[in-house]
Amino acid sequence: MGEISRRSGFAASAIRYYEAEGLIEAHRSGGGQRRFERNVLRRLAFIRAASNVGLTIEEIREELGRLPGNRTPTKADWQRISRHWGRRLDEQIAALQRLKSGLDGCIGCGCLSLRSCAFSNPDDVHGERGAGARLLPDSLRRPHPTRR
Amino acid sequence: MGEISRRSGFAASAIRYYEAEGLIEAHRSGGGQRRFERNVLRRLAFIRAASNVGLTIEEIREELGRLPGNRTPTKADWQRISRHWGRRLDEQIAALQRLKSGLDGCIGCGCLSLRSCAFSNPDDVHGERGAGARLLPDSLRRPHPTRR
DNA sequence: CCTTGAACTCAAGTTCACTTCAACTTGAAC
DNA sequence: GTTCAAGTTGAAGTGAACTTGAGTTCAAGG
Repeated sequence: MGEISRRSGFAASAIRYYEAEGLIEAHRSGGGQRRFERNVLRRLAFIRAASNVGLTIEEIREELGRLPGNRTPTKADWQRISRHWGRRLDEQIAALQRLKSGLDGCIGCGCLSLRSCAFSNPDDVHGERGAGARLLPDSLRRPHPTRR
Repeated sequence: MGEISRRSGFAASAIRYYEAEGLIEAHRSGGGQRRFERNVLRRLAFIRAASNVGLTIEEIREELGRLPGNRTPTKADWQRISRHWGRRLDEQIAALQRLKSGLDGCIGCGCLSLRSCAFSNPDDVHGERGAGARLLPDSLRRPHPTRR
C-alpha cells in the first residue's frame, strides 16, 4: 500500500476509495492487506490524467469500463481516448475564450445591464437547457447541487 | 421577492443566501417580507458575472467590499475589475492549453508513464507547492477539501 | 372576512472526491 | 518473542454553494 501510494502519488485513502468505487482492483494477503498488480499503477496514471481533464469518477469508471475486456489501456486505446479528451479540452478553452471576449467587449461599457450585457446575461448563462450557446459549459462551472 | 428572482434569474433561495452572506441588502416590509432597491439587480448581475469567472462567494464579497463606499459598481470600478478578471481568465485558458498541448504531445505515445509522461506526471500535478509549472491551476481543478 | 399564492425562518440535506478518526490487526525486523 | 510502523475497517467529516422541507405568516383580490 505504502509503495503504490508513493509510486502513484495518490494518498492511501484515495487508493482505497478508488478500489471501493471499482476503478482499480486489489487482491489480499493472508492477513487481509491489499496487494496490487503492476498494471494498477497504469490505471492510476490514467485516473490522474482523466481527472486533470475534469472527468468525474463516474465518467472515469465509464471510460475504463468501455475498454474492451476492462483492461488497462493500451496504446491504441490511449490514442482514441486522448483525441476524445482533446476535444473536451478544446471546448473548455473555447468556453473560456467566449467569456473572455465578452469581458473585453464589456470593458469600458460599465453596463452590467441585466438583459443586454453579453457577460452577465442570465439568458445565456442559465437559460433553458439546450437553448443557445452558454458562456460556460457545465464542466467549467463550479460544481453545483442542482445545476449538474 | 418573486420579481427580483424572475428579473435576476436567481432562485429565491439563492437570493436569501446572498443576503445572509452579506452580498446584497434588503429592507423589510411591515410584515417582514424583503423589499429590494433597484441597485440590487446590478449587484446580482455582478455576482453572476463574477461567479462565471470562477470567483468564490468569499472573493465576491471582497470585491464588492473593496468598492469604495461599498457601493454598486460604477463604470470606472467595472473597468478596473474586468481587467483583473481578464487576467484570471487568461491564466485559466493558458492552463488548459498547457494541458492540451501535453495531451497532443502524448497522442500516439501510449506511455502513460508515471514519471516521464508530461500529461500524467504526478510531480507536475501534485508536487510541492511553488515548484515548477503545474498543468492545472487550483482554480481549474475540481474543488477539493484539502487541495484548496 | 376569507382564501390563496407567495414569502418567511431555521435546520437539515445535497454533491463530489476524498480525508480523518478510532479502534484494531499485520507482518517484517530484531 | 517482542515491537511497532504500516495496514485494516466503517462511519463520519470536509467545503462550497446552494436547495429542500416543514411549519408559519403575509398581503392582495374577491
